[in-house]
Amino acid sequence: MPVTIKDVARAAGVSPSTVSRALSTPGLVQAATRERVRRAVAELGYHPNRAARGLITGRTGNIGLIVPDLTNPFFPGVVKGVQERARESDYSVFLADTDERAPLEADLVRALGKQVDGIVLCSPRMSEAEVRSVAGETPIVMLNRRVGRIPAVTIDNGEAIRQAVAHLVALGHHRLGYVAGPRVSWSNRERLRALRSTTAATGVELLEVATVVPQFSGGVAAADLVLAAGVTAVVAYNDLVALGLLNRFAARGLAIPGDISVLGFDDIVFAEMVNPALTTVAQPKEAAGRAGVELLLHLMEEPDRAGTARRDLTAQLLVRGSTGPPRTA
Amino acid sequence: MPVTIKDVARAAGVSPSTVSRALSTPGLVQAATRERVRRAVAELGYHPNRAARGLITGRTGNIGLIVPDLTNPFFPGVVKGVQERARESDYSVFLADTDERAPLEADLVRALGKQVDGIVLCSPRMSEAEVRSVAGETPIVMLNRRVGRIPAVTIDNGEAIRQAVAHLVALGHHRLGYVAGPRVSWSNRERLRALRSTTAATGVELLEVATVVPQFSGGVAAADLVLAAGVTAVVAYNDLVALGLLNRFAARGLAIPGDISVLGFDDIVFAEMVNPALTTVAQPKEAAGRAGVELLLHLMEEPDRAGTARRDLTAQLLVRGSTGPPRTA
DNA sequence: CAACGTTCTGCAAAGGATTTCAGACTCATC
DNA sequence: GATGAGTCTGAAATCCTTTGCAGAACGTTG
Repeated sequence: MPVTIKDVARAAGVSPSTVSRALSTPGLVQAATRERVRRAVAELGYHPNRAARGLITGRTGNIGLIVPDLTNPFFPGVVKGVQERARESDYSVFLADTDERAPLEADLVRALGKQVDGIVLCSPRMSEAEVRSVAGETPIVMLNRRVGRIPAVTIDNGEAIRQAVAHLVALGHHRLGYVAGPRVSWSNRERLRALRSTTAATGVELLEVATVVPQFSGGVAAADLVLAAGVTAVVAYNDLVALGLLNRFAARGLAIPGDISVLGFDDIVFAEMVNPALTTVAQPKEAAGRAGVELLLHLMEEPDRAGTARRDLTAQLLVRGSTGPPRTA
Repeated sequence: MPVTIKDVARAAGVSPSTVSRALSTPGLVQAATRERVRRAVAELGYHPNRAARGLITGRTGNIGLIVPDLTNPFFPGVVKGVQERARESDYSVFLADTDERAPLEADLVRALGKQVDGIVLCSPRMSEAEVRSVAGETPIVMLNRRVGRIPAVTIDNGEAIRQAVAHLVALGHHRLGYVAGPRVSWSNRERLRALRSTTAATGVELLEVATVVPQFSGGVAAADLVLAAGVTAVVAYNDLVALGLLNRFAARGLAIPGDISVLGFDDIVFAEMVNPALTTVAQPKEAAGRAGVELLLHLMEEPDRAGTARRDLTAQLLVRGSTGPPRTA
């Protein structure tokens, strides 16, 4: 029932080999023949059987994408970027969600590895040793993390953080709080580092108030600690945490930004849906996804030479309503 | 380099045929032999080559999932449900996002159709004719829509809406507004129908205030119309719209729920992150995803008999802070 | 006109698993 | 002890495409 290469060959009056070549190595077949084949293909609606092709070429035409939690609004943007870029190169995307269960990650990578030509591993929670191990088995590109010489796309928050601190200082803040994300998070470490150096350089005080799960509930939990710390502005690990802070602050009757300014990371869609809208460091999510696929494509083509491939994207501060001058200023 | 069925056969001292049977039809091979094969498989770390298997069985072991927009927080929940259930039956999931471009849907289904055994089509925007057409080519299960006898998972909002209206009436509301979603949306029509019949039965007034895009901006745009309509409570097509309403209401200085009560649909994660938290009709998103895969599995096994397969899940009203007695009550 | 070089096409093998069919073997029964 | 049924196993064909190799056709040149 399905139309095979033989059907096309018969219709075009050539051999299957020629059809195959006309499609994948057009240069090797005469223009006239090529055209006949093209017509037959179009007429019969032929599409090469992926399994058969994969069997002989050893490639699947698929890439895998692993994210920690799709309901975290940071990730859908990345997924979209990955999809788009993959489609442009005729790859399909297998998506897997680890549900934040770090121990599952490595297994998932290994399982997926057999069905794809390469994997984009997004914000992996597994240990460095595990990362190295799986990267040795399958072409892997990481997003939001660096381990050794494994190709990776990261987002450089340094400049954005300098802008953010400058913004807060300009508003008149002198004591900043930071509500940290998971200690194992590469992004968290980077952000903290940039904050430390920038505040030190600017001469403002930085209090590391708490370390929480990178979710709404984490922000809620940290809010009272932030208030007790007596800071006039607080930077949260990500927007979810920032929203949790805002929520609890509102519940305690504080005015934002009058009583306290709040600044997040990621620019998730909801950052501008709250009131006041959240000032945040926007991450180029789709661009990161696209870049990840690009690195992966290189890596799959030249597995040897691509070990050093890196891409560092720049984040951008978006000033909205949740930051303002402190009341005392 | 990769370990094939022959390697296992050699290690176990049997023929490839026996290995194949030991794995896929264990009943057909003697217990002792089966055990030897099992051991060899484990020892060599053998995994059947999917392409080779697919070539002969004609099946891929993959299913496709198409959603209109992954950044709409309704869908990630569905995706998770689909993934989970698929994994349980050893299927992998191809995800595609149409970016709300309706004309793209049919093409995407057809392209994906060749690489999967079946497709879960989530809230499709395409025409009925197109739906029927693609469903004739590939096993398809729809989510959130019904077309003819095509297997579908829907969510019955009727009972939840009765509860919602009863809730608002009990609070003392007599004039309700509805901010509608896209007219072509099956869910919108269902919700509107249920609202009409329920309000009629309860004797309260229903005003269909506006029809908007099912997004935050739609809610923002509709807010002033709602106020002008002079209702004391408003039901929104979905949570995004409801959040848009809340946002604009807050900007205009209204107290929620004192000045106006707001009720949404979906129970997206952010419904409980706003202040006050949004009263909403919770959709069993993951369950819907799971059910979709189950229907699809049936459909793929018995393409003939499954034409009537349907699943209707029940939604549930979650009362939170955005609904309360009207100020005049 | 013959020899040679190019360019294009076809044959056949290969890739790994499943499955039909037939053969081997065991066991029980007559 | 031979025949029959019943249970397991193996050989070989098959799925569809790609690709190395060899041959055919054509044009060019001596």
